[in-house]
Amino acid sequence: MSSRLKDVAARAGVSVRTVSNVVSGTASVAAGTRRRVEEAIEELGYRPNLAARSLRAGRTGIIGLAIPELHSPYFAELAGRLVREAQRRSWTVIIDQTGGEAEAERRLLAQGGERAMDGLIISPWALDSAELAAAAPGTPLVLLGERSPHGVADRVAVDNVMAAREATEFLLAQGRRRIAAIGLQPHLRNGTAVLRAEGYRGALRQAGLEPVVEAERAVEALHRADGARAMAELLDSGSVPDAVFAFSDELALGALHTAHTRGLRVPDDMAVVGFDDIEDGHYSNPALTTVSPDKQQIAERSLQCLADRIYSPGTAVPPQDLVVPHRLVRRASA
Amino acid sequence: MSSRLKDVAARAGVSVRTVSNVVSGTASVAAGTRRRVEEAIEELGYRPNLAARSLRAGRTGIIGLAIPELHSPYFAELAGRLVREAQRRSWTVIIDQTGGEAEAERRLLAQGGERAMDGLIISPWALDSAELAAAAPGTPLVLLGERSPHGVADRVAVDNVMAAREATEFLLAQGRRRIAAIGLQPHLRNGTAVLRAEGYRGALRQAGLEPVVEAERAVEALHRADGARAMAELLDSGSVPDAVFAFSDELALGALHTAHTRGLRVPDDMAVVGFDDIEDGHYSNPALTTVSPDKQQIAERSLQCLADRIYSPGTAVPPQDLVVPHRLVRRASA
DNA sequence: CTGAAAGCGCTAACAC
DNA sequence: GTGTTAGCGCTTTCAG
Repeated sequence: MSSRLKDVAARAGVSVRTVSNVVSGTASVAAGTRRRVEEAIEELGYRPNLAARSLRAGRTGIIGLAIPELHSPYFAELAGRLVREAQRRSWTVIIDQTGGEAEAERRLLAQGGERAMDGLIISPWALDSAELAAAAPGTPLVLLGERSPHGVADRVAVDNVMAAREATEFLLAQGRRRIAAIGLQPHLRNGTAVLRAEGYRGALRQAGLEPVVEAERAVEALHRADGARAMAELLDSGSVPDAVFAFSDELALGALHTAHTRGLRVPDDMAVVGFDDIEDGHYSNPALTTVSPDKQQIAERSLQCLADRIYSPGTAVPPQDLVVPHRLVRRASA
Repeated sequence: MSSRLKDVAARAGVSVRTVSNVVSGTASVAAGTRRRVEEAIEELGYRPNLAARSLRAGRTGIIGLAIPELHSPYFAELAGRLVREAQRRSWTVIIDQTGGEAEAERRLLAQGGERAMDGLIISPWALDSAELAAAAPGTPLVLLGERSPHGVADRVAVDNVMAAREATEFLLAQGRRRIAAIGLQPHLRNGTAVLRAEGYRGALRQAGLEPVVEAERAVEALHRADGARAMAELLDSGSVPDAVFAFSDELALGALHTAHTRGLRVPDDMAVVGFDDIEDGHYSNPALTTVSPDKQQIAERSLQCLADRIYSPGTAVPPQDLVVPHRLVRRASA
């Protein structure tokens, strides 16, 4: 069997208290004692038992992150930043890919309820707010990008309506008039697409243009293939737009591909604006103009929300609705 | 604060023992008592504390799975099966994407050492066997696909030499004589590519052909793009092969793409065989002939190895080297 | 600076 | 079929 604190103490000829101090570095220990303890730890190959520590502390030091898919560049980049920030706070992150499925989202919440995790960050696609809130009472929860009613959980997101409006206004300012939108997702609970469509339409109306249904293309998922398909539909529809606002960079890159294949010149014949500012967009041909959410702030503030609730469970702060900044990054595609 | 077993017991007017029995279903409980307890659980919103249960049981019920990348179809399919099999055994799986990096592989092993996980399944790309064995003594470890010296850990893999030999022999039997290989990875510790190259060369020699260096293409990673690039190099090299054995299906699909683009007809001008039998290969154009490792068996036997060591830690069975079956799936590409 | 001991929430051996 | 209780390995309060 493996060695415990008590074994190390016996070997070093000190009490468990002292060994614990050496391991955790909490209190100060005399140099000689410390050395003896460290030797004993080395010789016995002692490793602290995390389960015991969790039980004692009432915390596991683990937080759960539920995102639809890790292979999507936006979520991969965001997850990367969240993991790095979590490490700074000495938290371990368990990443759960939900595939946008309700069952997977529920599973993570259930584990949260069993205190397997100190907090959850979830990008909900399938579950509605009511179910989210009911599933893990007592476990700090941060929602990413979902339009949730107040009172459910902390929420961190950009102002999707405003961001979409700015992207569309940018295209209008360049004299574009037939601006299509790619990325509606009527089949999902996720309200992000709804908000971006709202901003897009608002900008058009303000410019005296009436949104037309044919210019708004729904997609199954937010991948390149969906964007490529949507663009093909637009081009085949007869009324070719002079600009496209895609609700994600992946969609935009797919659309760019189709435009290129069909012989359209971007941005001369058609301008393209995306959303997310993923790494690929820097290197695409042409480089992609896009709405850039401040991912670092999303990561930092999400963890700050969790930390506030984990370390001060008594303080009943009402759920916050944090809006992180975004900016329009102008590159060659528009 | 949340409720404990004791609170439920007080509310239902029974002892903690009885509540524990109801929750775990271990012993039989009188119907009336059970109902009262269940009501109390419901009213108090009781959820068992996993940390306490783990401490008591000496197990966490969590196993770690470290794979290089989840977005690679082969690993995604394998991970899917492993997760499903683990669920059947009431284990939770923590998936760690290592990106093939040593640091990430070490991190998971360290957590294993702290008993955060009952066992580890790792597909090692960066760490060598010595480091793997030293990092988490006492934690059951299963290695996937690595050529490890005996005595280190259980290993589960197909017979890579034999499988590669059969694939090459299949091409030879069709009269192909200029057979190229795509997928050498001299920069990685991972020995899989070495073994497949060995089988490939063995088959050639047995047919009286001497392997030529120019026909063996090294790749950075095992993705479609690498396969496409390698095929382009082959075609540009002057000596165009009449068959290609790719060490992964993704490489093969990339190669297929390049061949198609360059106007070569597959399988008429060139036959292509892959390795892995991923879903995409069923639907590629032409459908891909490939070596199909029995993924279900890899999953089942890996977990069986873990189970044996987790539930019978006393029995010091020497590390096993399990060879799972494979078969050549003949489709249109060869 | 160090020792003794309580207790985190749960399970199961030992009573009855 | 149910109650009582020791103890999993750790941290930390209380003494010294």
